Amino acid sequence: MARKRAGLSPRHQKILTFLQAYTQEKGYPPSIREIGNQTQISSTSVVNYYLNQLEEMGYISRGSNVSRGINLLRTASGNIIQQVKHAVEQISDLVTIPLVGNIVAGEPMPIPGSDFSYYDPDSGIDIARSLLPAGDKPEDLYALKVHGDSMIDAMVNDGDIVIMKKVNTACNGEMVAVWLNDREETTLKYFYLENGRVRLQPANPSMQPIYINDPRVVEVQGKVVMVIRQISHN
Amino acid sequence: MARKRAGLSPRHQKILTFLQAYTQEKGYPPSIREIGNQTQISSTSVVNYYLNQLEEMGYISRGSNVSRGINLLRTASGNIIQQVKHAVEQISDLVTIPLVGNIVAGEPMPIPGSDFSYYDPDSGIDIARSLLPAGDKPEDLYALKVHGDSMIDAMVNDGDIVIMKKVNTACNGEMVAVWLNDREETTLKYFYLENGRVRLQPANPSMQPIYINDPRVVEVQGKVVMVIRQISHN
DNA sequence: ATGATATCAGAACAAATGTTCGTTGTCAAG
DNA sequence: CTTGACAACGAACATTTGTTCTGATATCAT
Repeated sequence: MARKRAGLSPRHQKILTFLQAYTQEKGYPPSIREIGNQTQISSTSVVNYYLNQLEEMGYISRGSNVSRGINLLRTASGNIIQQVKHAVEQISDLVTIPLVGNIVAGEPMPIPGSDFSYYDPDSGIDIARSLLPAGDKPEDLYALKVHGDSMIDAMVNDGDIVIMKKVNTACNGEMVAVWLNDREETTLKYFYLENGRVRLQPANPSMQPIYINDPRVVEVQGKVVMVIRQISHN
Repeated sequence: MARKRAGLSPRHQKILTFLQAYTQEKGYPPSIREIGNQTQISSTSVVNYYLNQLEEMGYISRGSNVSRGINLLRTASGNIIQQVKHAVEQISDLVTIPLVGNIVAGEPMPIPGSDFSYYDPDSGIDIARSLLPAGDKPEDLYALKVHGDSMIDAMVNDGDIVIMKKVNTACNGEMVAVWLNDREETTLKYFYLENGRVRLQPANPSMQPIYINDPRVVEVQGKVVMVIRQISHN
């Protein structure tokens, strides 16, 4: 019972490969006889035979009584959609940012290591590069989900997603995530270093800033690049 | 000497547009007769006539005596980038949402008409479909930029971008943009209809809700689907 | 008005092309 | 051994489809 394997026979693969190459080069699909010539199949009916199988297997779709009516859906090497999508992420402006954890006021926030290329693909945030700051490398970005209402003075709500950039130091005017040693909490504030002391300014202009005289107490965890709020509607 | 213009006649454009749409959908090019049917050209010779012209102009290439042997090289709009971008939006999960204007507390907000398919491509927001609510059609979405600090009680800051959905009525718990007749201002609030009166709840839990006894005074302009805050860093 | 060029229609034709049918060979299962 | 499914071949057939030809209409410069 070696027959009728689930996989593709050499002829199936040959046909798919030729189909891809021909369509790529010419811009339109080959005819049955052209397929036969290139795959050493002498009879058009045999080519038709295999094409019907490939259609049943979902590799192609065909138009009835249509010349060259073959639409290549997947390639022999797997799913072409996956390939294209990956290429799209490389070429176009789609970036996947790993969602590495939660940010809670009362706990230190997670910071991914230098090699967090391996992450759960399910917990990624897809963002168009056009929305990101021009200079930022996507590799330095990660996402956190905000838990709790403690960051409302930073105009950040429970459930919001903040896109962070890994940095060690902050520049004036940047929004940073800082760990305040004395209060033992994580907070999001605009950072200003003025006359040797640090001013942490809430995003909400009606709130008062925090002044910290010793800059060493301020541990900059990362820079906030973007805040995304998805409003769920049931 | 108005003849023989360099540009494309309406029929040229029609053919190219159909060529693109058909190939996109079916995966293989149309036949001459299919082109004729869709472009109101009754004679195959006329279609052939125009196809030859398009080939000379470099828009397509053709195979001799080849059924459906048309290879679309460029589209009517100029270059192939448009094609690729459209394909990317189809294949991947990238959606372009038009940025139609600003939302200011003191002024009525702009709402695009039912046919705002034509918009400035430069002012579009690219968003991964995975970030949008599953059921929403991208055609019903538009984006507004927030001007001023007047929506801080909705946790929305100056410069934020809100993604709106065109709706006429709101359901309880949804965040909506409403025009308050008595105050003459636009605001973003969570909407609740309770016992015949409307409760508009700020997103900031420390703020008090607004109660409106006559629901007719509340004009729902749209539903807020997402809020995006890009923090600029210099 | 007139001629040249462009555009269009319809038909006929030939080539390309998909479909179907009968037949044969192979091989595992009964 | 027989049977049946699978794979393959070749031929005939029907349809699709590109090509060509004749003629008509339209537009515009002269």
